[in-house]
Amino acid sequence: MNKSETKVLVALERVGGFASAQEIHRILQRGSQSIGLTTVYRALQSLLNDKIVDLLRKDDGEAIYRLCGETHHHHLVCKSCGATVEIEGGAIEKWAKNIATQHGYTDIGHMAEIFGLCSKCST
Amino acid sequence: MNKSETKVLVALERVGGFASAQEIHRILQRGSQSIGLTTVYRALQSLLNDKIVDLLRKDDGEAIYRLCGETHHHHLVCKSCGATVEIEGGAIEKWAKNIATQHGYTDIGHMAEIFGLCSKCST
DNA sequence: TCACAGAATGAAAATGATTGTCATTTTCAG
DNA sequence: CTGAAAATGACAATCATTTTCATTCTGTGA
Ligand SMILES: [Zn+2]
Ligand SMILES: [Zn+2]
Ligand SMILES: [Zn+2]
Ligand SMILES: [Zn+2]
Repeated sequence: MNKSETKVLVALERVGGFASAQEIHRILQRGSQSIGLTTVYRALQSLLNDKIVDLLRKDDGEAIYRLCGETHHHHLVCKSCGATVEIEGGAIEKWAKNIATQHGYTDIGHMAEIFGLCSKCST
Repeated sequence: MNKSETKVLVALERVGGFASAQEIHRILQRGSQSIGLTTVYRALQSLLNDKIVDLLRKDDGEAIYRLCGETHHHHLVCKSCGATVEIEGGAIEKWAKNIATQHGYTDIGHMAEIFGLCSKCST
């Protein structure tokens, strides 16, 4: 765990959720923790190897990272106004794990979101 | 459904699984169905909108597409080789509906995917 | 303390998928 | 047939990510 990796971790902590490499870089530039973009990528690569961060992909394919072990949750989002509710996913966690092990898959992750119209927007 | 979209669909049928835009383009170039790369991307975009194809992401972020079955389902995907299993989502459908109505949301949809390492890749 | 090998760093260039532009061609309703 | 609108594709632009490579740091043995 070298100095750059620590800086990236601190940035991710501050963010508290997902962030792309570029966002992390921007954040660090702003403060006094300046660090090169290349190094951000290298640090993330290394943190991934050590399973200290998670990687997901946005819809457009950009990679986003977050600290592992942050509380995992899902979203219920209004299609019209964007109002969002955070969901504890107990049931779905089990579902994912069951299905995956049933098919011999390991190192399992999942994504789930629910869309709809909130009460305000559905009048 | 215009001519290019049809060509792309035919190519996807021949492939029988996932293919990237570039692969589809290469395949069509080979045969007598030549078509521009830009047009392949446009056709895929359009087919996505109409939910005629599915989009997934390889590990490196590249988009891959395939024909979508007509029934609603979810995917269990290998992060490494892309091997995919289609999942009947009974449990998750109920979960989504419950959560959403609990919060007063209507007109509900959802997304869910499970990813992991398939048995071959998890050595 | 000094010298030096190897690791770490980052600026700049390279890569590669995807998207934007725009002039040209095709389609088709009137 | 004719003009408007849609479709097409060559090419340029964008943007995340990776490579390169010269430079700077760091620790270790003399
Ligand atoms: Zn709403
Ligand atoms: Zn979950
Ligand atoms: Zn696999
Ligand atoms: Zn479902």
